[in-house]
Amino acid sequence: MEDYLEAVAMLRSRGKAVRVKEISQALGVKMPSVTAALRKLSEEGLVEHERYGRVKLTTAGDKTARNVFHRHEVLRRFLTDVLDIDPATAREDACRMEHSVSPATLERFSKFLAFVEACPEDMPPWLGNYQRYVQYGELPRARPLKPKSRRRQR
Amino acid sequence: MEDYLEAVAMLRSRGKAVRVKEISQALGVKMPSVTAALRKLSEEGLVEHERYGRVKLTTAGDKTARNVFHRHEVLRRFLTDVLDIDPATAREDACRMEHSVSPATLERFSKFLAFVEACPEDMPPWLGNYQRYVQYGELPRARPLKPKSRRRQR
DNA sequence: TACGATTGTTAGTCTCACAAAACATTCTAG
DNA sequence: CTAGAATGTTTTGTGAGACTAACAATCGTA
Repeated sequence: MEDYLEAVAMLRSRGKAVRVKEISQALGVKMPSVTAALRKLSEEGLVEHERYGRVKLTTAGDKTARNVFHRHEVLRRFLTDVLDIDPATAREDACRMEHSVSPATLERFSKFLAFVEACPEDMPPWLGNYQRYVQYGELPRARPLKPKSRRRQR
Repeated sequence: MEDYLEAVAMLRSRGKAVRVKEISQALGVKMPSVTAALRKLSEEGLVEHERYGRVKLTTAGDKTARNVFHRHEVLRRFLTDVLDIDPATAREDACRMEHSVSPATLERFSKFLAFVEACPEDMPPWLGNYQRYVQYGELPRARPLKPKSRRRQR
């Protein structure tokens, strides 16, 4: 259901007319599924939708949609900016993950992102090292002689 | 379904007798759900289960279970070791996320984890900075004067 | 303005995952 | 060895979410 809300908000923000067909294409489902979803969301007071008409978010619906969108964006940006995942995959994964990540964990993803992006220069050096590792497989400054020491969490 | 497989593997590895009731408790579902799941997994050739009897993984089932467990562990350790999330939350979230993360993305989580754990000493300094940020809200070496410069992804 | 194309809705069905209740089997303690 | 107790299964029902086919409304254009 949240995906439907998010799609409505997304289409509206793009200036597209928010029609059943647009939503169905955006989400890759058939139109009857959209109609059913809109009826449910309408009963919950999150959207307004009159038969054969346009779709509008209520105030409450807009708030929920913003929340979902925020979750999506935090995850998507974490995947692209930190893990260096290609944009298409990141969007798809974020779309699924946004429903399985608890608020507490989302908060940490968000914090990590803020931490990375607060870094003084273009990119924290260690993140560059990570991305080199992904590309070339070289673990930076590894010490092959000293057997790996187990870390301890605070 | 994968959760059921994983639960079977987990119970077995703990030496517990793998019974319907154990599985149901491990997953927080009722026994009929377990019976139904076992019937389906049995049809797929992943478990062996005779009525009123014990549950065993087939070779194929064991392989799948290992795979699921691996996904779970990568995510769980990422959440605890990198994002510094408490173990209980991390386990729950990993359990849900393991079904929404694509193989490509899991690979990156895994790489990031390996990168962190390959670090020479106990913990990479920047990770300590992040965790301090989570705890005390201090962004290290931020430069408030210079407006944030956008990073560019390779 | 009226017909065909597009868009939208309804009705009916499917799958999946779960649960409650009733029934069946196995275990265990007298 | 037998009566509960514990465990397991079947039946039946729910709800979410999707689909197809058939029907309805609206739009665009000749």
